[in-house]
Amino acid sequence: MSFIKSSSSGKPQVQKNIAFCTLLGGLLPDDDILITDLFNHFDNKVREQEKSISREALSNVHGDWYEWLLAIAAWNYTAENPNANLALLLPNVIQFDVSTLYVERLNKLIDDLRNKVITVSGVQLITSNPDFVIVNRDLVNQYFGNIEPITKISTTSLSNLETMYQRFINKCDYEQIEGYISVKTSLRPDRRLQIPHEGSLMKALYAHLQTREWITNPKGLKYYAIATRMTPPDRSALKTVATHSLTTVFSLPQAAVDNVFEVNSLKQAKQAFSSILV
Amino acid sequence: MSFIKSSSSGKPQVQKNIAFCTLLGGLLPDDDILITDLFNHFDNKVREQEKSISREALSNVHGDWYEWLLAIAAWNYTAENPNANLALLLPNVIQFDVSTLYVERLNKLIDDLRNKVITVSGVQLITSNPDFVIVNRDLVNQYFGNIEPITKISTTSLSNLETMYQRFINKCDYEQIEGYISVKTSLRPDRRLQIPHEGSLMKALYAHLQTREWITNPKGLKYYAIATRMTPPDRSALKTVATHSLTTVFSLPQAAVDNVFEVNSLKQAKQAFSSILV
DNA sequence: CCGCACCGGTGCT
DNA sequence: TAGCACCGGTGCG
Repeated sequence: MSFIKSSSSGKPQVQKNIAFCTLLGGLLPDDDILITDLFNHFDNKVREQEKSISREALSNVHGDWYEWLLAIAAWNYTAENPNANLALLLPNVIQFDVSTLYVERLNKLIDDLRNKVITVSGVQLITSNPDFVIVNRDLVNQYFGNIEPITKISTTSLSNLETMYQRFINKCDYEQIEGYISVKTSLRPDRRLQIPHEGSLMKALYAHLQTREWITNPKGLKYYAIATRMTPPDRSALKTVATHSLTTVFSLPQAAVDNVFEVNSLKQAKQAFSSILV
Repeated sequence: MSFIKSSSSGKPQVQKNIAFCTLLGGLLPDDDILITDLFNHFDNKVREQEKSISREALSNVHGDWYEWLLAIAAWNYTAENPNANLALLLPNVIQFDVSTLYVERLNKLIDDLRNKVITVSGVQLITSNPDFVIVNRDLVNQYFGNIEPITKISTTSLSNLETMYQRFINKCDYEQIEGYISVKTSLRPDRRLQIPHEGSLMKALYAHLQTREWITNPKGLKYYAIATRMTPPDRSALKTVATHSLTTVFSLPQAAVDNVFEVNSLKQAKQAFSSILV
């Protein structure tokens, strides 16, 4: 099946989801297959169909492909482990404001803060949406029946994964959003800093809720990063301090990113999720 | 003169500095020339010499070209305005630790903080180096004689600009580093967030020095961003809060980036620097 | 059509 | 050699 379509301007365009399902043949790759090898192979197939596809188009596509593979791996891990939390894909920040996952009481506190800082100082609270939110399993059990593993990969199953978060809008109490995950196929010294920014801001908001709700010993919001390759400098940079914790007298300095994982196969994905989803 | 050389692996490579000087003919472009147009034109010239040069290579090159144009514009602005501060190019974080610009007393306080957070929490204080540091004019006057405008652009003048910061190592007291500037030819919603991260971290360090030195009304560290194009969402995202200021009781929420400028010509550069360099 | 968030190939030290 | 910091062309809602 063809996964190249003509855009409105007539330029050939890769349809990510159709390409993904077609090239995988509807099945998950073997546990030990290197994801980087897999994507290289897929790139060749894409260019066999349409050689004018640019490297940047493939970059764009790899991002979603990697997120989808991990989304399926996470889902299946949760399906197989009754106590595991659930990691859900999130859309971009224009389409969805993550803080609306919280129950209205908390959501309103974040709104208050947003309004306060903009009025008082003309300042914003902006970051890109994290790739995944981790939702507590007890909450998941309230809103899903049995979680069935995904074995057939189709555009419908992808679309399900991508809209699943909607079931949790206004449903999460303070400790029911366990954390977030940022996912990148590759890192660069500049690009990787987007992750601590995101982690810092989400944790500062969490700290704000803590203060407003007079919570004394919160379990903490977790922030994770996953990439097909993690060098020591990558790990080090991601462990940068969440700056709000530097000036908060009550608490120890806290990392913007709690833990990082090199995931270049589904086997490594399982290992990572066994740590991330508890 | 040729500005393409063969790398060790035999691949043709653009020599940024030689290309820049050659293509400019050693002279600054007219005040109203659009920098994006200029670079487009230069790209064509580069590819006339060597058509295998990749788009990513040109991306890399544009970054330094833009920084150099602005470095010259900033230098000349300071040369022509006796009260203006000076903006100096900085090398990357491996080559130079920005905090060593501070006098040893302050530098040591930052070192202490670094050691404390790593020992106590295993956490780092990492960001990429800002593109420019802004040094107070009084200090500049101590270490330079008359500042002469740059009119001839050569590899030597570029190299001078790039090493000028060395004169200020261990020379800056608390209020003599006025701020930093981050410079990008173009932004993306993900890439632009590197800037608030950098701004946040530098401001948190400044706040730490303030606390340790018992300074009551500091004038504040400024962080600026410059790009050839700034959309409203860009401006908004860059005005994100420096997270440490959210949880500091004493102070108002503070933006990670104080002001942003669209600079796509030397004329606009002058306007920007007339605001940035006071 | 714009905004989001994607990332891989660089010149240089 | 590896690490830094560069950015422009995307698929999609």
